[in-house]
Amino acid sequence: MFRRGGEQKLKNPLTDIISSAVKMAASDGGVPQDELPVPIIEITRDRKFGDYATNIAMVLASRVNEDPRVIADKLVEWINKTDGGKTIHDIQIAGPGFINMTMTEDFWAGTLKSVLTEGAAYADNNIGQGRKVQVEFVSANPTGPLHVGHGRGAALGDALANVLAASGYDISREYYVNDAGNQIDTLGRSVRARYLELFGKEEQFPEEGYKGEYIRDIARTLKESRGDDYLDGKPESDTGEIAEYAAAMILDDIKDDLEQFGILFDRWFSERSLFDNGDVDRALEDLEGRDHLYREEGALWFRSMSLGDDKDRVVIKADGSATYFASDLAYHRNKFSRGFDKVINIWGADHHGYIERMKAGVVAVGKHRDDLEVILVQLVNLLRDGKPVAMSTRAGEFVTLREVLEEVGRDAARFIFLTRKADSKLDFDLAVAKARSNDNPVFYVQYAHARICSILRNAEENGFKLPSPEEISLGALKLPEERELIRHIAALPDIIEGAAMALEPHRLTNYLRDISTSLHNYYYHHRVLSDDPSLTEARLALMVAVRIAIAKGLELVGVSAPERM
RNA sequence: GCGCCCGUAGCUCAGCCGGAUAGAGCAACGGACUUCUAAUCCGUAGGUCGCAGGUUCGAAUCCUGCCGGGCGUGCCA
Repeated sequence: MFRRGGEQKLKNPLTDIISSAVKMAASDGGVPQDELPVPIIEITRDRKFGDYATNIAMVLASRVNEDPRVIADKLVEWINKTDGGKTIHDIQIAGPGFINMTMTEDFWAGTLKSVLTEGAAYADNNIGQGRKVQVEFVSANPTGPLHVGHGRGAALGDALANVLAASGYDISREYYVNDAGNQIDTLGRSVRARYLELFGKEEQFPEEGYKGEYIRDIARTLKESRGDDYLDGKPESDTGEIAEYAAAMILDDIKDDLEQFGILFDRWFSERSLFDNGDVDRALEDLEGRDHLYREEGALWFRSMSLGDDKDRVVIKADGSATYFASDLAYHRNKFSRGFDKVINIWGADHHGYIERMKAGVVAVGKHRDDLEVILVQLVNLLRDGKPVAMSTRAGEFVTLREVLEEVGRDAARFIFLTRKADSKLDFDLAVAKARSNDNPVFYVQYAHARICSILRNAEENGFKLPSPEEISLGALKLPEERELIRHIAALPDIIEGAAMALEPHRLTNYLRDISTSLHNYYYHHRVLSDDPSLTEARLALMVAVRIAIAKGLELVGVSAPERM
């Protein structure tokens, strides 16, 4: 369903024309007949190679050890016969056997018009065909505030969900709340210790406790609302109640932060609910019934090794308590029981040792290992003017997502988080993110959008009215820069499709930078509004289409498209 | 030790189901504001794609080994 690496196939008419030419040539005996490959058509990186190119002749040639150019000759012959110059204006064989094609003006006018007619939806595709996909992301434990790393995961998950939704998948965004287990217990003990301190009772602070200042804040709030209720009670039950109180409070803040970041989840899934409603027990019984579990040294083990993992994993410890993996098994079983065809988890890179056991778990509950896709997000290096910002998670001091958002704003943060593929570390320079200069890619792109809006406003003020798409005449668009802009507009559907297949939303930010460069260049060298009505009309139409493409791209990465700046 | 990821211009990184002269931003240098927003544009310079083999007509891209960096390898989360 998904293919990493990003296979790109264009959904433009060329695909059909060329595959039918391949078919014709095959039946004619000109090319090998077995299992014809789907032609890969790519946008040329240099206009001197035409608009589009395909290496299909070389692919075919390698199968029969023939000269690619001979095969290309045959294909070109068939292509000319089928198309008859309707969409392809010029076709050339070049280099080792590329077929380079330059499209007709009618073709480009047609694409531009369909963009104007369809609006932003022109860039959507339907590779998903309505299949249900869940994207689970952030899922930070409610034991402390979100930090920058979570922000990156949030930006990635949300943009990925957008891109998949634009590709015809039925998307659900989910946050898994780890509200059970040791960490929550530690949270309770940490807050309790700070609470007792407020009454002058020196309680020994837990060894692995959370040391952040926010723990003291929670303790103070607790004191305000509950007074001395927990002063003389039983540590055991008090800790439990306090933990619940603290976790709820932190989770509220997390929800606020994410909302402020523009991210809305369809569901917040509680880990505890899996224990409370018996899902964990049922999952384990199910696995046991199918011989995926065994008992050894007092613990209950999952046979993950036989399913590709390095070793077997404990699900119930010797002391009778469940490991997190036990609830994770139940959670993933639950996910698939809700009818998702595919489940995508976004995890911090330090969890990569967890992937194999989780996939083993997915197989054990009866799904395919690829029904679970895990995307690892590398760390964020927070810098200011090129120098690292001091952080120490051990002492509980770190820069929170909220602080970053307050300083640089949501648009800059989201865009910068998506400028790199998930797999590589990201330098996030606060000074650059805040700068209103061309160091900062967000403003560069947003400025391009605002500039177009400015032109459109001026056009309106001067009484220019754009006719309906069918009536617009685009014949005046003759400049190479104009062709370049249309090529960029036409590329967006393929960028989105490729990003969806490869699960790489960062392709969108690269694209936005490229099309914005073309726009700025065009803007600087040519005027849209002039005394020539037909020229103005055509150029205005072009601007509207560029605006649609940029706004669409920004929307998918979750960044606003301002009309003025 | 074993496993995974990364190593491309001075810096940060794209490109990677093999394909034409390896791209962009920043930094450097030189230019452009009487014109729809200069948060902009144009130009110059910058490369043994970590190293060594292999597969191929063709390798930054695939395979093997090595070097360097990160992470993982808990009855922790």
